[in-house]
Amino acid sequence: MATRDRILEEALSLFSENGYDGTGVEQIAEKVGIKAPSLYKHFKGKEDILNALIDTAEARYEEYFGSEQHLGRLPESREEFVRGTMDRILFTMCDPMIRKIRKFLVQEQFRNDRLAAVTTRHQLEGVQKMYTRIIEGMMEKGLFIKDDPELLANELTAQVVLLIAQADRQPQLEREITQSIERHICHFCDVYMTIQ
Amino acid sequence: MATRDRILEEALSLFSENGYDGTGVEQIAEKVGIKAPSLYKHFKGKEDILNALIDTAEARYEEYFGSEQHLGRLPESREEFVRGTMDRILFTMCDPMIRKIRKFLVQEQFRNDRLAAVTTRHQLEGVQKMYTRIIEGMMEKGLFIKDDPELLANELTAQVVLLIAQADRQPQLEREITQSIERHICHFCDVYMTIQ
DNA sequence: TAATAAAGCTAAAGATTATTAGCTTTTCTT
DNA sequence: AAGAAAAGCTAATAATCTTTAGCTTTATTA
Repeated sequence: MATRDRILEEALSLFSENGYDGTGVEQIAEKVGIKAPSLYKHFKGKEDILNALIDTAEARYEEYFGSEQHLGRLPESREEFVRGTMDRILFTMCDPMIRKIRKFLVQEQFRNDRLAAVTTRHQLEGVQKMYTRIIEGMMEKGLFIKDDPELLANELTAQVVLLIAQADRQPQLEREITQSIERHICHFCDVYMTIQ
Repeated sequence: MATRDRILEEALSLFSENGYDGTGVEQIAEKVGIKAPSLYKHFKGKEDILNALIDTAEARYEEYFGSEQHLGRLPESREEFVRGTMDRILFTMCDPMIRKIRKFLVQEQFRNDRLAAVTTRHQLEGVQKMYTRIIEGMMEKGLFIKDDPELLANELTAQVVLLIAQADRQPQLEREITQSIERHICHFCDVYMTIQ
């Protein structure tokens, strides 16, 4: 892989574990397998690496939530909806890259306005818009009771986001957290889906 | 105020703004109005200040969620419930000390297991347990429909916690966020409260 | 009031940090 | 294959950061 990408990769790993200020350029270089001054052939400085990583986070966001395609077709039953939702959650929760971006953003969200905005987009807007569309579509098909799809999407996703964040900081509780998520989703369906 | 407490006060302010690694002992000392080496008359080192702050965070938690008294009496109507809940939220959102603890914890949650546990207690367990009891009591009075009070409490609080976190990083959006919270609470009441 | 303890100060050590300068090796292009 | 560009290295600078040593001032206590 190109060195520039390797640097970003290792920087993201280290930033997500120890934070930006807790990570030295020497550490990054060592993980990449080069010496610290060589980093400066690829980036102007440490902050330049940070900004490139924010670009990465934004690109990942666009890739994941920007297009409609990854939505797939709408679920046709409660079981399909629950399974699809759980699959997405487990993927998001476990995928190493996504996990690192999440931990990185949560720690650096106060550093500047851009990081704050990207964090909100990742943590709230993306998932919420996506589920607003899914629930809206399923309402039209009569699978959900008539209500404001945006409010319902928020009810569904808020708790999931919060529990995933907990799993990030207490991975030893992952099993119980996954169960909590499943319980929450089932309860959500009990309340808002029509009986079939 | 005793210097030791002043140090903790200013350290919390700085840590909540710039993070632990982003804050120098010299900065803390300057805010307190002493020179950096004088800090060491009160604390063994920088990490000792951090640990004392975690103690503070735990103490605040106990003070706020440990006793039953701050619950007050149970709301007797939907209006009372909404008003009480909004008051609590606005207080939590705006109180400077609580805000600082929240921002501090969110940034340092990955530093060690103790910080991770304290963050979960502040962010999840405290509010959830509190609202589980409130909703449980109101269910017995017939104000809420019969359901699992813990699940309902989680539905209610998760989104609030998430939106408060957003207000912490994007304070310029506070007005809209407050409105989102209110809309969420009203919807929650629409769905789960009995008609009176 | 005299003695003691606590809390402040200056100066400095010692470690770590990000970054630059200058040189060498590797890689690419023609 | 020759020349140029890219990417690596070593050595060093300059700033910063935490912490210690030793001294002075302030506050407490007997």
